[in-house]
Amino acid sequence: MGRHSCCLKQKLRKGLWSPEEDEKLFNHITRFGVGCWSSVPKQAGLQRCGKSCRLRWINYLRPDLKRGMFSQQEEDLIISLHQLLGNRWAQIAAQLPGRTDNEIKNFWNSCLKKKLMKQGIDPTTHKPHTEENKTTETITTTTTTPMQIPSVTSQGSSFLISDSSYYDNNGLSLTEPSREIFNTKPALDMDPLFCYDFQSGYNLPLNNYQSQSQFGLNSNYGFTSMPSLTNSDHANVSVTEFSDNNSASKISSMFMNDQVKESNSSNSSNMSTIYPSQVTTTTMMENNNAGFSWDGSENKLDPLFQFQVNAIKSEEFGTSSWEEAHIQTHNSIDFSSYHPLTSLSEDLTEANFDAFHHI
DNA sequence: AACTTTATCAACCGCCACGAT
DNA sequence: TATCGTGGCGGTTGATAAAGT
Repeated sequence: MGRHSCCLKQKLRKGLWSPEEDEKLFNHITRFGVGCWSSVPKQAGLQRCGKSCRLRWINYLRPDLKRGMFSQQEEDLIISLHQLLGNRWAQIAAQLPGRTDNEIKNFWNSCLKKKLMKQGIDPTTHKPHTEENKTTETITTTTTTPMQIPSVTSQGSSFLISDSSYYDNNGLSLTEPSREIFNTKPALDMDPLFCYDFQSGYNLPLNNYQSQSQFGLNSNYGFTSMPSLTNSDHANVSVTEFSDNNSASKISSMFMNDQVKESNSSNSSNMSTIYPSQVTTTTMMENNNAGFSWDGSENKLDPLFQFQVNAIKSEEFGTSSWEEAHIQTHNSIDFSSYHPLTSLSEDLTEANFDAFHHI
């Protein structure tokens, strides 16, 4: 019990990852995808256990990770979700595109918890921390504090579409074909607790909207859960690199394979689409900048990636369906190969919605 | 400037669930 | 059915940076 067999092997490195290790892992995953984590270290030439590789990929190397501070909106969402779900960080993270459970957990423990306590709210119960509450738990409080969320009411498997600009009476998309797929998913596949906010790009707790009587009034709320992407029907996504003047200078070319370099060097335009073994990389940077950067001063990798989802490609190509978008972008990196990464798949689906929002 | 305390966060640990055998 | 290997999750630790004295 306890330690995995892979961790019992000798000579396995522990602790912080070096840039070289990151490079090896990143290259391996982008080329071959994720199959069996336990075999990754050997194949990638790493002295790490598979579990460690998985964690490093999920929490740090994954191209779709969002960086930087949590926004106020994210903060509020985490608090709401925590009230609903408790310490189920993975589930909470699934509602915040680009954020990892570890990141959210750290943020909660180091920041939000204290913030709530300062406001007199018990971070566990999310109820005001008053003497009254300590003595009489039976009182059903409707007291609202800035962070207070009304209690959850069960909604079963309701499937709510309220964005009238996109859906007809049958709840089918009028203007955006990709959304039809979401609508035609059985309601049982949907997460009844959340609805998707097209404005923010987040899945938000349903009770928030109910309590605020926003359904039907605000056209930003579309639905709710994503099509569950299985191994075989994951959205293909491309990786778009971008940079500003500052970050470009920090970019290392260490993750650039020969194909990328060759392709990039032959294309002097600002936007070029290149096709390494499995990756479609659209670069907006100068020629030898690819992958992500290693910021030596901060000892941190700074992924300069952003997913360019097929929905966008579909728009570019003038295709009319999700499936066509898949076909037309078959050269792009297929993250379906990362099938163990359920959170990633969820992130991707949300990234798709985010893309819809920006179209 | 030196030392201590506090905050942050990457990574590890231990456990559980699940599928394969 | 039992065992094993693996992925996944939440709790915790430890290194480092930042702030305070």
